[in-house]
Amino acid sequence: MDTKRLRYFKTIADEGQITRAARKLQMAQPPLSQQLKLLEEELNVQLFDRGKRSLQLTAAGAALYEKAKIILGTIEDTVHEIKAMDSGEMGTLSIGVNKSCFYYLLEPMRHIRANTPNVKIQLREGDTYTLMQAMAERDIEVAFVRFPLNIEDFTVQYDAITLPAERYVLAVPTTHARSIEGVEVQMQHLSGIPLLLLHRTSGRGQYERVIGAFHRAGVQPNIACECPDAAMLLSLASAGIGAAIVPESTLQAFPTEGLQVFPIANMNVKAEAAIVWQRERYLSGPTRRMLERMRGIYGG
Amino acid sequence: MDTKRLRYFKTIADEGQITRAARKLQMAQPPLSQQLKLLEEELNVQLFDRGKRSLQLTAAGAALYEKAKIILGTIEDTVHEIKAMDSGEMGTLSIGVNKSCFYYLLEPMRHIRANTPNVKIQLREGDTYTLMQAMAERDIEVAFVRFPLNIEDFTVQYDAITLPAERYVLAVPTTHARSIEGVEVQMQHLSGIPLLLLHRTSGRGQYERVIGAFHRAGVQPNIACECPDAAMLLSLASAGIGAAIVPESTLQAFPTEGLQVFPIANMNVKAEAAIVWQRERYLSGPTRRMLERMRGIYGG
DNA sequence: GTCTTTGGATATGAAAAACATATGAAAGGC
DNA sequence: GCCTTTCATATGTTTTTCATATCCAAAGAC
Repeated sequence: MDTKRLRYFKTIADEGQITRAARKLQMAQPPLSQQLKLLEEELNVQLFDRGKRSLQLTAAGAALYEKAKIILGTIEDTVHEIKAMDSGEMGTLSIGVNKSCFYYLLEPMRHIRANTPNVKIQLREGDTYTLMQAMAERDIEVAFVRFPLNIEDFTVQYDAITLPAERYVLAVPTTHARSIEGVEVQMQHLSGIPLLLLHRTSGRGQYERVIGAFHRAGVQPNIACECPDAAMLLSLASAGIGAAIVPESTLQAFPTEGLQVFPIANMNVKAEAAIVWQRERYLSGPTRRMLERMRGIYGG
Repeated sequence: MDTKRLRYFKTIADEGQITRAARKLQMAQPPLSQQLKLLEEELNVQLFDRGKRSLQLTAAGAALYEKAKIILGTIEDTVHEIKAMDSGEMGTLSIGVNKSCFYYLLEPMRHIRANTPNVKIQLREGDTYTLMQAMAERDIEVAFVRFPLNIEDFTVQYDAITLPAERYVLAVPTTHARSIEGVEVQMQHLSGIPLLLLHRTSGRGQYERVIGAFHRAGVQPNIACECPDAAMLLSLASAGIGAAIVPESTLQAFPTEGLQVFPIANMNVKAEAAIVWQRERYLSGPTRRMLERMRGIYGG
């Protein structure tokens, strides 16, 4: 049973006449008569009593009419839903995010909530490596991660929006802040302070780059703790365990009570981050919508 | 959105491949590719990620897939239901019946209940005239009524199955039965007995025919009560109000406690009944099924 | 590496379906 | 009685759908 025939049938039943239904359907009357006949033959059922002049639904016709309303309504709703999903007005946005990049996600999330309330956001947290794998397994569509990516699977091509490079800062427990003079801290000064860094396997390239900066400056870092989670890092710092080195934006996404922040004066690496996705993959409407917007903000 | 395209899409999603889906659909691969593309263009949505070799549902595609299962399932169920209705396996049987004909309905109703439990029976009671009108208004499809019909609307043609003509009998209250000698009662004897007859406007022609028989026999009937309802008539009789003249079969459909029945020896009219329906009307499956069966029993 | 296999897209022509125009029959309004 | 309305049928045209042939890319065999 075809949708078209069903729609024809319903219109005829609604109008009570083939001629009027044909007008409504913007077609001539004979083909409509023909299509009705074909539907009846297909179902092997008479749907209308051909009275003298007006048509009258038979029992079977009345039953089909009720069903037709449901079926056609469902189809229409479905088309709307699919189109809405694709336009980004509804659907699900599955994002992977690294806690150290969390700040960059705050604004787009607020925007999505405010403008497209029917869009659900699925968040997944993890380090760069985990998120890239999750993306390969299609658990997430895009990821907010730190560079470099250290991708292993080169069969897949990636697209990215680069987020602004930012300096690393030192988050020092307020109780220990007196030992630092001025508004900046010199790298040389850091050797005396127990440091909290992102875990080697979490940040991947990031860790090596920070350590590299220390070496280039001829400073031996005093690493108190490597931690896989940026929020945890700050929590440890405010607890007085040590001073955390984190990208500046990270401090804007998490509570900084008990912390005092100092730019690191002569540190010559910057933290880089990006929004990354698989190039060949067809992204959901909400995702595409968000990416377009982010591209507008940060440039392609 | 067309049913055919939706079915194609679902098969592709099920099989995960266009080629395999085409085999299952008994068609060549190129047109299937084409139809999928047309569906995507129609919805303005990409439904599959065209990976290197395998297809992968997009978010929109996955949503459509879920809906497609529902829609196609509903359509299939509907087709089955309509066909079942028409074959008489389910649906509704709306019958009008005159109480005096009720006996003839008992067996077909038992048969329908036993063999097609999904068929619902809508009963409507009334005199011949009322039922014929109800039929014209499509409240009922067929009627079990007494002849003659006295139809006023001659623009509609009727078909009928004639039920066996039967004699009238006299139902006498047991308390008064002594006055009758033998197993039969003579018409001449009836003038002394208060009679209960079907109402003039209910039985229509019937009433006149019974009265006519009295006149031909030269007997003046002593009519105690005209009543529109056969069951009521018998109830009155068993209450001792008088002796009821009813078609023989009526006594088999209603309780006869307190009644003794006598054939009326020389009454030369018979009660006639029929199952009647509008010729041009397309009857529901259950109705047609019943009529076929009745025709087999009583002849066409 | 080359060769084979497998799966998808495109091009083109043929078959089938859907449609419009013209026309006829039956029923209701005047 | 005549005109209008409405459904049905007949016939030809347009559109849609399909199959065949071919190409391309990727994956597996060797």
